[in-house]
Amino acid sequence: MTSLGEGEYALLDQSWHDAITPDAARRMLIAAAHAFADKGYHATTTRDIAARAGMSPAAVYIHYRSKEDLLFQISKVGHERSLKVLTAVQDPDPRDRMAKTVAAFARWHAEFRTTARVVQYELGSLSPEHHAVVAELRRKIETHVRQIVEDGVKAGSFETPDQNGTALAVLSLCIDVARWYRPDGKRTPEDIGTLYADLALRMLSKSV
Amino acid sequence: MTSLGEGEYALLDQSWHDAITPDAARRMLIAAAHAFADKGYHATTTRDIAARAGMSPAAVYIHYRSKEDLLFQISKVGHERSLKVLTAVQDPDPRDRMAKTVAAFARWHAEFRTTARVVQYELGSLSPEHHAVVAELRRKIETHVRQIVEDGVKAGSFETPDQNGTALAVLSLCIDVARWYRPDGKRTPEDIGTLYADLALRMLSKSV
DNA sequence: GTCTATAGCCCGATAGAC
DNA sequence: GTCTATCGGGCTATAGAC
Repeated sequence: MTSLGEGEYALLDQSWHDAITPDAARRMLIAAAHAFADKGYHATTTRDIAARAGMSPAAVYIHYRSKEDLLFQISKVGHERSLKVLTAVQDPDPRDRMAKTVAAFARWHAEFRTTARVVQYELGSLSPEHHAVVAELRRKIETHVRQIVEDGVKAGSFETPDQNGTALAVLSLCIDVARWYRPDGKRTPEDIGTLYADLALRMLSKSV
Repeated sequence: MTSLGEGEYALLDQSWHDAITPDAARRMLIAAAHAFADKGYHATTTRDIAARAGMSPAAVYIHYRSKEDLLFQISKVGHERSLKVLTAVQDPDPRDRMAKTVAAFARWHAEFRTTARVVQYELGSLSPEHHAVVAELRRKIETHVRQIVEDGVKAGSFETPDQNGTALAVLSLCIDVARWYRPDGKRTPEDIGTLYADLALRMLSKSV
């Protein structure tokens, strides 16, 4: 017995399928991701996680060294996926590249809100060694968005008084979707992506 | 002995001075706000709070019913202050009103990052009754920003395909400052306010 | 109003049977 | 690989002296 509907499990199972095996380890990780996203890492007990995965508390330690190791796996794979969402966009035009990138990144933070919340809000619960690993991934994400802004300014497509500040703001806007998005709200993840792509282009527009 | 410099205490003491008395209660609350902002509510122990305030663990319960009550006081006063920052802005021109409002709200989330982090990221740790109180304050904050957008569109100053969505994005942008801002970074709270006011106006600009 | 001491509970992690 | 049982420790909150 679990506290999730079959649909939700199926969706998440799909998204973690290639990253985590065997099956029991993946079930445990998905249970942990939901618990961490719902209540936060420190408010979640290993008993919560085990109960959600339909196993005994001791089963956690068959596949993971510790509760923190479980957090690290979620955070690492989550960061890798969100980075891949960015780098998958390939478009020669800076405006189109920015629009597609922002749409995809904002959409990801809504669609995979559970993982995104753990990725964005539980960094401080990682061990120093594990934090260093995801910090490197975060640096790549920031650099990637800065580069798109820089390319657009050089190509004459964008105009801004502060390139890095605006790149930071665009990233920040997308990331914060994980905080406020609710699956039962009016806007779909795709709606949010479309709106945010427009807003990002306005933020970098040449005419104000 | 505390883990904060005198300057930091003086600043925060100033900001909580009229809201919380007596002195020991205020010291405890400031210690709790810093601990909650640094490590999160659930990772913070009453021993942490007491140690930061330079008192014994039992002293927490002289002025507060529970650890959660301490969180509620911080969250309630913090929400009230951030709402006041918004409503203090009075300007007849919609563009100027929006610019000043965003500058002040973004700046507040940087300048009072400690309180802001508790306000924005510990809602889920409040009891249902206490959560309802701050939820009402949050509704007022959202409504206030929506109203400025609506006024600007009616006056012909703003143009947007989605009024509520853009109002939400502007709020979200300001709130997320509490997540990424570091006092030792390059940008001052005032810099951030200035940049964000410009970005908000671009997001609502008539010419794209 | 503040302290020391501790009750009572729950946590993360492990031992050992199957 | 999964279970039941449990250890050792840290947690919130309270009792009672001063």
